[in-house]
Amino acid sequence: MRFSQQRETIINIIHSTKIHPTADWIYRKAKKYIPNISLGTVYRNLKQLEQDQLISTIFDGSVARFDSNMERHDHLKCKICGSLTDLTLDYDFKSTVKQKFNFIADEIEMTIIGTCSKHN
Amino acid sequence: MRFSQQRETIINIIHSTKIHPTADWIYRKAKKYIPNISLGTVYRNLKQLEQDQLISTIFDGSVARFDSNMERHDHLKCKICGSLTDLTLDYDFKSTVKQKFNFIADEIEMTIIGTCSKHN
DNA sequence: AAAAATAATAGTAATCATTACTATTTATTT
DNA sequence: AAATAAATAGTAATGATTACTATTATTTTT
Repeated sequence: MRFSQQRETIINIIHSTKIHPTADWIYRKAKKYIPNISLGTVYRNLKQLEQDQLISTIFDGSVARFDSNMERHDHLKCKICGSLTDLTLDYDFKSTVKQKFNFIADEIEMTIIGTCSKHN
Repeated sequence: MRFSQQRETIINIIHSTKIHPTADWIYRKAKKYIPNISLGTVYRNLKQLEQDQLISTIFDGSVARFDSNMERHDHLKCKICGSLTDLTLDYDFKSTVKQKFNFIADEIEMTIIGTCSKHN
């Protein structure tokens, strides 16, 4: 993977926020630095960064959001404001599903949906 | 909600399978009974059934799948064959997130990703 | 049982997120 | 400095889903 100003900018943008931005949000931010950057470039780089395990993709309903936090963690999703917040819960279901279903678990995605502290 | 043969057929199809079908899969099945049924009709009814809490929607990556199992449950997703299997794990994180984050949890979505028993 | 009211449909067009394509540009190697 | 090939911009294409509208079917009223 060769250096490019576009990719560098995209990486910086993702690392600068905790909001788990969409491709379009990243694109609009990136345009402030590189006005003629293309949305395709954003998507292509996001896919590449995910393949190289530098970011991960969260599917929030039908749109993809991108996360620079590569530690194992879960999410709180607020129904009111749509915010997605990181948290880390303690559990281990990998051994359970191996025993009960002979299923070899690689990762566990957990999203807790409800109302965040801002609205109560 | 008034009766319609189309909706009745869609409900029967969803209840007849455990594969968590997509809208398109339901549409192709439904055409065997109602050859000129429209894909829009399938989507409109699926949305309506979800609103009435008769089915639920699972977002599998970027495509929606539909589930007639309305009991609280989790999913095992196989990376090899793409299968999505129901299971029910025992946990309670609602009280934890209320205490730690003042977050009022309504539901928890958990998908365990890995390799199912067919491939090992 | 016929007429009136309106929910639901088929068929098609539009939308939105994402991916594919291609000629050109840019980073790296020779 | 020239050669090589990865990356880009801009645009077209795709696939899932939603919106629109004239017509059809179900339910209610008479």
